[in-house]
Amino acid sequence: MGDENNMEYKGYELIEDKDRVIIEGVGNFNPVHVFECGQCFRWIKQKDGSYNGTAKGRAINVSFNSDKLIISNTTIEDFINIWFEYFDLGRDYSSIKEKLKKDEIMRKAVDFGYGIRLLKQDIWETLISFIISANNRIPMIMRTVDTLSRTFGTAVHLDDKDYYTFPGTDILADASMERVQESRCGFRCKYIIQASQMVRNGDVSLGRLAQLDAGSAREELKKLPGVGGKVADCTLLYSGTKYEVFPTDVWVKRVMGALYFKREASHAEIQEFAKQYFGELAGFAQQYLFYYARENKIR
DNA sequence: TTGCAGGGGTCAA
DNA sequence: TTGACCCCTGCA
Repeated sequence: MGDENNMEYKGYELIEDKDRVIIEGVGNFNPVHVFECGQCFRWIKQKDGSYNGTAKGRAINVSFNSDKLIISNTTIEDFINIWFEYFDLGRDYSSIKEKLKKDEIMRKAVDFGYGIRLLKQDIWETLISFIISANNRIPMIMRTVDTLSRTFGTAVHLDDKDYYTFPGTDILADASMERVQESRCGFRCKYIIQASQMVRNGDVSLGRLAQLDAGSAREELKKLPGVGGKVADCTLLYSGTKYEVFPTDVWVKRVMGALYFKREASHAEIQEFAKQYFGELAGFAQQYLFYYARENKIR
C-alpha cells in the first residue's frame, strides 16, 4: 500500500501502483478494437489478452477490464505527458458514436467496433509504416516495421525483454539500401530511404502539416515517393493530425460499394460521399467501417 | 511438390 | 487508365 499514489486527472481516477498506472472511469475502450482495427502495427497480443508495444520511445503493456485501463512499465507523469494524449482519452467518443449512428449500416459498424479509439501516433513512424503498407499484407507490414526497428532503433525494456523504438528520420535517411532490404520490404525500400531524405532535408515538413487544411496537407505528403492519396490520408488520420480525411482502401471500397452504393463505386464517388455525409467525423466513420468490413470479410 | 494469384497502393507510360 | 512491382502465403 505504501507504493500507491492516487490522484484525479481530467475526470479520471489515477492510481500509481509500483510500475503500473491504473486509470479508472475509461469508457469506449477495447484493446482488441484499438490495436487491431488497422491503425497500428506494433502492438502484440499477449497470452493474457493484454498488449505489449512501443510508442514514444517507450515499451508498455496495456490491459483493460470493465472501466479500468491499466498501463504497466510507466508512471503517472508519463501517463499525463504522453499516454493520455496517445490513447486520445480527452475525447468524448460516446458523442462521436451517437452522431455517426445515422443509419442502420453505421449503427452496426459502430456497435461492432465500440471500443475503437484513434491513437495519436508519431507522424514519422506512421508515414513510413503506411508507405510499407502499399500492396502489402498486415503480417508482412508488421514484420518489416519490427525488423526496421530492431536494425535501426533503440532497445527499451519490458518484462525482461528487449523491444525496439522506431528509428528516427536521420537514421533511415543515412541507411544503406542493403540494410533496409533486410526488412524484406521489396520495392518499398527505395521509397523509405528517399522519403526519409526528403523529410530530413526539409522538402516536406511533417511538423507544419497541422497548420494546413486537410487538402493541402494531403498534397504536401504526396510529394514524398511512395505516398499517394491513401497513404497520405492514413498518415494524417492515425497521427491525429486531421480527422476529416477518409482513407479509401480496398476494404473501404468494398464496404461502401456493398452497403451504401449497392454497386461498385469509384474512389472519387466515395470520397465525395464521405465528405458530405460524415463531414468532420469522416475519419472516425472510416475506422468503424474498415474494422467492420475486414472482420466480417465483406466483399 | 510446384505453380500461381493476390495483397491496407503507387508510379510511370 | 493500365500494368508492373518485392515478397510471401494460401490454395489448387
